[in-house]
Amino acid sequence: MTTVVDDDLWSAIGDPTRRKLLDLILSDGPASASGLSGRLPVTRQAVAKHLAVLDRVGLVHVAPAGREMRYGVDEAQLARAVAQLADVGSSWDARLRRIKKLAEALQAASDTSTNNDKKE
Amino acid sequence: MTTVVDDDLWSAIGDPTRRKLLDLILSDGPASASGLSGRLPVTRQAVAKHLAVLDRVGLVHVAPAGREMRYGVDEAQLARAVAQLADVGSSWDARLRRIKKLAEALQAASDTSTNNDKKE
DNA sequence: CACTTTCTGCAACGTTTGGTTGCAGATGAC
DNA sequence: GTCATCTGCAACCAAACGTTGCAGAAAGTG
Repeated sequence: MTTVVDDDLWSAIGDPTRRKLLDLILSDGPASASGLSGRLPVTRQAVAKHLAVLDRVGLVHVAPAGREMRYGVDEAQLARAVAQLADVGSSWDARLRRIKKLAEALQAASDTSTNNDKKE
Repeated sequence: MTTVVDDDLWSAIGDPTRRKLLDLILSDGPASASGLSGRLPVTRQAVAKHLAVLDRVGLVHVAPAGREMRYGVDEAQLARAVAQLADVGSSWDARLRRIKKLAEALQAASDTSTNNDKKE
């Protein structure tokens, strides 16, 4: 268990601009760097660099279309990223639950063993 | 729905060192910067900076204990972070599922209309 | 064909962030 | 009192995110 997280993949989706980029491509289909930059508060070059990062970790793939470079999401890789999010989330969630349970147990123990100071 | 993600919170847990830090504190309880740096491949100062970041977004809280500064996780805030992970994950997951379903539908349509070229 | 538009890629530069080393101060242990 | 250790601050380096500027290539239009 505790599937080891891929730090490269994680930090790729850790950047807010890259997350928005993935959102845009996911909702409207493959697009070019210029087209995407028009819908984000960053320049075309910044978008191009982010797409290069996403491409390096396999989250998007690029295909030439006329004079454009059209980027689309790699569904399998994004699915892996989603799995990692769920994995870390559930791991922390489990620990939080365990801590809470332990705290309740301690509380109960102190209540039963010494029913003295605390009124009620 | 589509709870807006808190970029500060997200980027706080986006760093691999900070994630390990949270893991360590979660599993072994509150600890000092010096103690934590002994279990990570970074210096005490780097750990201190990361703890400051985590403290700024409320993921940990600090309490003086003797001459130490002891850091513990804020369970409510970590729970919120986990919820955001789950939120983004399920959003992407839903879109991937929709895309896949659409692709299958198109495939089926082309199969029924022209049952010719592809041999099974 | 020539001209303009609009894509792209590359280079230089500035700022923030993650990391280091070095040093001074404060506090617990002996 | 002395020593060990934990803390905080400052300087410095490298990588990442963002910008501007410029040159080249491909599509559209006269």
